[in-house]
Amino acid sequence: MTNANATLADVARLAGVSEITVSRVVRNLGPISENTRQKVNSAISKLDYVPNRAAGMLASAGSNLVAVLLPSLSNIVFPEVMRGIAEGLRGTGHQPLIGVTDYDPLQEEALLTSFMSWRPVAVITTGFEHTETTRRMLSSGRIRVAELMDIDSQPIDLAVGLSHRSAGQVTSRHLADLGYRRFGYVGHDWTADRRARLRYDGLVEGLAERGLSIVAETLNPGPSSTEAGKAALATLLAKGAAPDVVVFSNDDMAVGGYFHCLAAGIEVKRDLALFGFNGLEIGQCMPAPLSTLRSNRFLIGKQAVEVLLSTPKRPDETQTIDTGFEIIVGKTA
Amino acid sequence: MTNANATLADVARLAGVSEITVSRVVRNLGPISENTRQKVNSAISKLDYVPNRAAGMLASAGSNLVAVLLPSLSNIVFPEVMRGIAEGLRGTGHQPLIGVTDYDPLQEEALLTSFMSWRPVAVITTGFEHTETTRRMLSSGRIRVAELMDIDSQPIDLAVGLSHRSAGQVTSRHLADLGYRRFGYVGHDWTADRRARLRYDGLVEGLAERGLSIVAETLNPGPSSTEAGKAALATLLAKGAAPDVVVFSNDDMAVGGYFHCLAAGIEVKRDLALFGFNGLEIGQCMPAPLSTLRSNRFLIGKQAVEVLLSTPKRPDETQTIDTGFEIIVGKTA
DNA sequence: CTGTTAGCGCATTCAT
DNA sequence: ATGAATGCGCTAACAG
Repeated sequence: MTNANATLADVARLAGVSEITVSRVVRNLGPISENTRQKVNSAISKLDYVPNRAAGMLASAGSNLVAVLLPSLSNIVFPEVMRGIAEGLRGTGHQPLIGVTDYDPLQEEALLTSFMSWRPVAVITTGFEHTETTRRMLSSGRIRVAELMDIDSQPIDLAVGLSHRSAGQVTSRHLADLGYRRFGYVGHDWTADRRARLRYDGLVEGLAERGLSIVAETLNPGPSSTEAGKAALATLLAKGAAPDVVVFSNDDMAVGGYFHCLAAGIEVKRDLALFGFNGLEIGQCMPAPLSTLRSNRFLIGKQAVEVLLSTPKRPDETQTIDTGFEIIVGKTA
Repeated sequence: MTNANATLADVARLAGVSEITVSRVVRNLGPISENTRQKVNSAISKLDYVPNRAAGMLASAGSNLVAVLLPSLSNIVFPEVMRGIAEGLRGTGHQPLIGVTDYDPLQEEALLTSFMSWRPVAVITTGFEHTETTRRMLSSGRIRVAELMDIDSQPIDLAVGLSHRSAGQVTSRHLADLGYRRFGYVGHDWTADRRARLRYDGLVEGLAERGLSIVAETLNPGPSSTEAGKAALATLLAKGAAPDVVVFSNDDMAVGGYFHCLAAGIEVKRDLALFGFNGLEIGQCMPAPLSTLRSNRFLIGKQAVEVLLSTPKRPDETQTIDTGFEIIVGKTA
């Protein structure tokens, strides 16, 4: 209360001890007599002392910061990854420095530049698409780097996620096994979301194995959303290709597709089957639970942090962790 | 490339100038000859120099950090507020330090304690419910503080949001005007989400004005979710009070309620009307767009930042900004 | 337009 | 179990 910006020295003076002793009490380090500890603690609360991390960091040449670069917060998938990261960080004394790139590598570079000046112990980002500068910043140091969501390329240091190409393949095999033959595809902007593109590629490959192919597709410009999925399915069906199943770029889009079917009087599965990606809660609440693939977003974030913090210095070998996916059978396909 | 941790001194040496000159070039401060600027910049890129913000902050006694405390990231409402905050911060050179409290005042206190050691220029948090310690930390300094979402109490410094009590009142008047008489209520855990409680109180008050009251209610323990809304509506209807309209604690819950109606063969609006709160995208995509109240989440975040940064020192008077709400008529009530 | 001098608040030696 | 001296990397306040 007395002083909004008391320093170690102030506390030391009031407690009648040296600064370093206060520092030790604060950090719970080394042997301190019960007596001094009490004097110090009482001085601390009397002065409302709050340590200055900037000074601490400068003196010890080490931060407790983890830089986190997320493409978006609007897509619920990333908050879930973030929850996993927060869970991994809990109790370690580390703090996340969060930035949102809007799927833009230049934004990512700008944020990273700014974050690097805080000397984070690790950087967590998304995917493998970075600017040259970003790549240099990430590669040059011995700082640990995790690239999340995707494991279809070679990481700088650590990749944690799932194979989206393989997810696409599994989707087509699963649906082909169920007897579907006329595949439609409804997606969103690929240039921003490269993983959606990988799933599409896998889907096409899986179909080719069975001698099948996509009979009609609609790509909605802009990001994925329920509205986009609804509109795009309407557009697709208007083309007249009469698919018996439509694969969506993700669950948000698929839920929109489901709404279109409800509104248009299309009986889902009998008239038209729907398949998504992610396994979001909302899809599983629908009167007909969405058939989809579950990605383990929380786990991706959590695992990444655990690996990063368990080995503070970057190993010579890169590492890839596959968090996998599972088919959710549902009732829409 | 050469050195992952070059300092100002290294750059100065290589460029053949003094440290302060480098510092000025980096910060774009004061008049610098084109010649020196070039020498310095070339040295910087040769060394891959990255400024050390901790040192800068210590020397200048000022950070560019804004502490942001959000209750949750799972509820899409808060990422939207965060987008508003990010938008307000854009181009100002400020960075958010984001923490998630899980609606827990003790978590909030712990995060704030930790954040305060970074000497943020402002703190943005949610609601008026804080621990004594939190309140002391927030009040004592001359640091600016915004409390978001709610304006039904007296803020420490600045409140930005809407009156949830009034939102509840408007809801009951609107529905009463539409002719509804038997009101049901489906909600989620109030102890965590005090604003949902305020809306409920307002709802009851608005009903009382017309001599009406709630005929049946179900509170689902735990946070709001589509699943919770679905389950709770089923429970409510099983009670047999036969409401003609059900007000939900928010849109997530209401969408769940809508799904229950679809699955149970209840024709929405004719058999049972539904009303939400927030105006989320998903609700407006449904075959029958959800009748609800729109809150302006993005604006809340953006406005808060703008006011906070426009007046760096806390004014003597507290200030409250009402971002309002509007009725979305929809087709479910 | 550029440089010199002095810290910012703390933690790491090495003593005692 | 405690303390003294020193410097982390940078910037403010003055010079020139």
